[in-house]
Amino acid sequence: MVDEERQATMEDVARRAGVSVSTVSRALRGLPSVSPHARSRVERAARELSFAVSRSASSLVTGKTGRVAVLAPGFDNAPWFLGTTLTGLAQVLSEADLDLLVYIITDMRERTAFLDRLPARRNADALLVVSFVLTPEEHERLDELGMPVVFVSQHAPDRASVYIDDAAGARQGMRHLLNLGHRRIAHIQSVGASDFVWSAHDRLIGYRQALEEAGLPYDDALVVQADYRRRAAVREAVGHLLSLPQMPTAVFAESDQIAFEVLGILRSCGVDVPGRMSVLGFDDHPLAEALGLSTVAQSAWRTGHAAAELVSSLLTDTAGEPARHIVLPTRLIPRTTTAPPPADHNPDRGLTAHPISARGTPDG
Amino acid sequence: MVDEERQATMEDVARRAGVSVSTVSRALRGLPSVSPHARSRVERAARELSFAVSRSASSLVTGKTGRVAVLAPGFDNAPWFLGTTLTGLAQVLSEADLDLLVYIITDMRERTAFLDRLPARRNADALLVVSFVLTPEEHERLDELGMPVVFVSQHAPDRASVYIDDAAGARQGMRHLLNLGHRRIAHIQSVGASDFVWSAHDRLIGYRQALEEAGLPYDDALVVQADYRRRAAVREAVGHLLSLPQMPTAVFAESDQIAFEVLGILRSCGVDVPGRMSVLGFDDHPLAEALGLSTVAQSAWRTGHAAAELVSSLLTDTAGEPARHIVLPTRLIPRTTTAPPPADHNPDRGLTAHPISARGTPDG
DNA sequence: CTGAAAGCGCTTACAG
DNA sequence: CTGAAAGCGCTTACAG
Repeated sequence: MVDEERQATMEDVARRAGVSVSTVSRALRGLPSVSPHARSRVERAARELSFAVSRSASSLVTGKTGRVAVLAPGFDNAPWFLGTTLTGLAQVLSEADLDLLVYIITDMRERTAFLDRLPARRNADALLVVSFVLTPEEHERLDELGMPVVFVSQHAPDRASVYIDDAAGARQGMRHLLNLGHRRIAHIQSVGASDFVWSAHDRLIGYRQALEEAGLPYDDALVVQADYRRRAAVREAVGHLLSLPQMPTAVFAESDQIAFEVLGILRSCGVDVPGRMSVLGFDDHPLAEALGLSTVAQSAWRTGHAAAELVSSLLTDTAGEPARHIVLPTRLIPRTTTAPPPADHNPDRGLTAHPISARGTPDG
Repeated sequence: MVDEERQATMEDVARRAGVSVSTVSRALRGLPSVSPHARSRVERAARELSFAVSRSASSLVTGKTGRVAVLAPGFDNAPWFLGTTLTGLAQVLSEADLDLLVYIITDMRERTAFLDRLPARRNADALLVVSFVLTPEEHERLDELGMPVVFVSQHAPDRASVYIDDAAGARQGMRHLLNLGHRRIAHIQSVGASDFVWSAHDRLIGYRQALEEAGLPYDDALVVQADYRRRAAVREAVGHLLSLPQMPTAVFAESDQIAFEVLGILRSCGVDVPGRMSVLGFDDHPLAEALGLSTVAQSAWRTGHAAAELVSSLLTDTAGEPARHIVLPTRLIPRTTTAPPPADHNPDRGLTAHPISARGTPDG
């Protein structure tokens, strides 16, 4: 690289603007103690040299890196969720002039390396942990980090976190199905992924609460588990439901991902959705709209957005409460995979009307 | 923050290990010129203090930041693609001990800010541009960056890039449909998104090439465009195809995203897939498997992986050819949305057999 | 194999 | 409002 191509430093800008580096530094950071004349000269020189300040140099003296680190699992999590959350984060962080450093952990080696060396420690001002299940020891390790840590899309007691109320969301979804007249509602949970375990847990709680509210018994046979990454497992779970003495009339899937699998399986064996079986998901996957999946929506973008605002507030007023919790709302989005149960499958209601005429649902 | 909680510096490690900072620096970087005794003392001290080197300080002297920046569009691109590509990138970069700095651009303000200030310039050693359409001026601007730039999931002439051969992939897909016996094959392109424009262009080229190979005429009426984010637009596009004097028997969608929309629309109006209409996608979206969508697969993960390897090789042997191109393969994945055309819709073949019996497809 | 010293490019008291 | 100087935490010749 020739000398003229060397990246401009503050000294270059200072020389060009005819001022000292101190003045350049002050002008570029917008400090008030700079004369308008000096400021405009500096700004012009900086532009002409396409000067960009070296965060390395400034962070060395300020102790602030101007960077926020994100720790996320690689494949456990749905990739769209990661992509969308990062987008939400980036928008807020760029306004706060913070850079985004991403650590995506896909295997055990990387995981121990990260927690051993804590590379974020010296290279970021805060850490966001996005849907990453930590052991208690790992949690403690992060507590020692000496910088703000925010848990995103997961609930961490006594630590700052941003998440949705999974139980409330599940209740919402269940009420929709109950209001349509369903009485035998199955629930499919995903297992195997190390993330989203709180979600699985809390969504099941919501499922049970809604049944209780409605005065319906909890039936173990209606709750099945499957590793959503193994198609055969989901197929078996659905098979279990389809071979019950009394088949459910609706399936509430723990996630859209599973709901899509269920949809595919039901279609392949000719079970009409929603005529014979309603299917409800959770998440509002980017494809849910296109495929008409009724679902309980959460917004990954808003989650990222809120997390970024939390972290940047934690970074500015260091006096703020460090363990703030932000609970984001969920919304039910009815589409075309949920409808009233078929009349002949609804014995305890004794409905004789055609399902269509039962669409006017009572309020929750 | 109390003094004991202050993050350990090399000087702390040196004191604890009873050596000089120079020796700590050398030991930690694995330089050979360190006695085994000193090395082990340093390593222990570093571990005990959970010391992490400050890249800010080291980069100031080496001129290397140890960071690779990624520039990506926020919403234009499919979020799963971003998430998966980043995961592929991260795995390779972490092995090369490079951190990942992510700039996600969602609006014009951020875009001009990025290209004006080029914040990556001083804060990363290389830039990866992921499916981001740049104007010629913006391209030139990046050329001035003075650091390696790699274009990912897009073709940039005379610049290092990693991408798939979209035209070849489209030919693959088309041959599958042709081999099944289809003669009237529609193509739906997406418009509106600023990314993937090369893809759209090249996939159309592949579509035409395959028709030519098969000796079939190109029919303008069979090629429609739609903004995949506007459901109504896709519906109209499908409506156009369904109201043609001679309806196509297959739709080759430019992306799985569109294919899913088409599937939903066809289902909603009772057009049996694949009985009446075959649908083929492109990308192998994470949900394609679950939903049985036949598609031409590309691997976002491998793209990220290859891009990271390219960039890290560019960073180590600076003498390497700077404009290397890596073309990744695509694979046809036949699933359940493609089948032979219905006999009555295939006049030029004069097939009388029932579609089912025609499933034994001729080899390509 | 090891250490003392210079210096990377900034910011920040300090003096004016 | 401005500048000279010190110093942030490292790495790298240089000398031993």
